[in-house]
Amino acid sequence: MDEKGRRTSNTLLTDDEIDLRRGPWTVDEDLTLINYIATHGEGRWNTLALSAGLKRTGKSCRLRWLNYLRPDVRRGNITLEEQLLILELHSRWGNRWSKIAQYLPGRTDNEIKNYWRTRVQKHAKQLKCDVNSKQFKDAMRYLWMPRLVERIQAAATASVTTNNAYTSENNIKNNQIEVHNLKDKMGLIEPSLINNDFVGSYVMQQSHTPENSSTALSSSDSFGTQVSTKSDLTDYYSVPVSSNNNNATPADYYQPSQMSYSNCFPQGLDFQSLDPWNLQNGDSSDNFWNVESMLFLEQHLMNDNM
DNA sequence: AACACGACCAACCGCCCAGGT
DNA sequence: TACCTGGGCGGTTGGTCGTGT
Repeated sequence: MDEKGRRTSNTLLTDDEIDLRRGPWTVDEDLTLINYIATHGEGRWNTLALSAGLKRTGKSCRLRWLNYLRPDVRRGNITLEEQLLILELHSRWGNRWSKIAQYLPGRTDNEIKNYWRTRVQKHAKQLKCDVNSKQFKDAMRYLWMPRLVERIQAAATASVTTNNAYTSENNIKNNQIEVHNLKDKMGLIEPSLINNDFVGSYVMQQSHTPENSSTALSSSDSFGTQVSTKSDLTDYYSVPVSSNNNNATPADYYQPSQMSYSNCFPQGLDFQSLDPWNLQNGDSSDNFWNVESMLFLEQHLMNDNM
């Protein structure tokens, strides 16, 4: 049954005849719906709408309840961990928003869908490649997702820094703990879905603490909407990736501009054009590459080509 | 201050499927 | 078995708000 009519016992009524309301819900409507469901429970939405005296379609009531009024709906920014989960699960299931939402407690399919469309697809558009293309998926999997893990770890490290209660050694330990915590969170997913490539590939040496990185503590868009400057990044990459400078190796002094990974991508992908942090707007705040992620990327893609 | 633009998100739309009759 | 209905899903739209000019 569509929105144009509602069939009762044996009469087809139009929207006009039953004066259906549309658009934003009022507080009174919300309270009516909440109270009715508290008393009678969910389900039979069309009947519910009529019985509750709401001049809404059953669909509208269901949507309002599931996406907004339900007590366990979680609101606020999508966290870094949630972003990582969304990217991973979408790479496996595609636009199965409700299925993805099952693994993000309190998040609705609508919210995840909105996140994907506003954040992820935006970047695909900026990169002038299709969001479903292999190139874009590779960029997500081998560039963005590892970076998200780094930021999750960095955020945890920063919180420790705030408490002024760590040493370099403890820092490394804390990062390891965070990785394990992340694995635990991934444990929400059936084990077969999280293979070694997923979490294992992100378990990189993350003992550094980019002190000038405001992104580490943010839970908002991790792809390039946050404010930073190129000079920040230059400074960032001019120091060893490892915070333990005594043990720094030449490989720790990674200089993004000196490396070309265009050959690593199959199908002649122009890597520069795919670099989400090399956009025309100059927003490169998400340029969090490190040596091991690059090596992993290279190795993985070479394996793909074998 | 006013306008334009983009980001975000709640809500709607239309299709599909499962279950009941 | 065909039809009807409710419910679920992914896609789309439009309003609101923040930001830049």
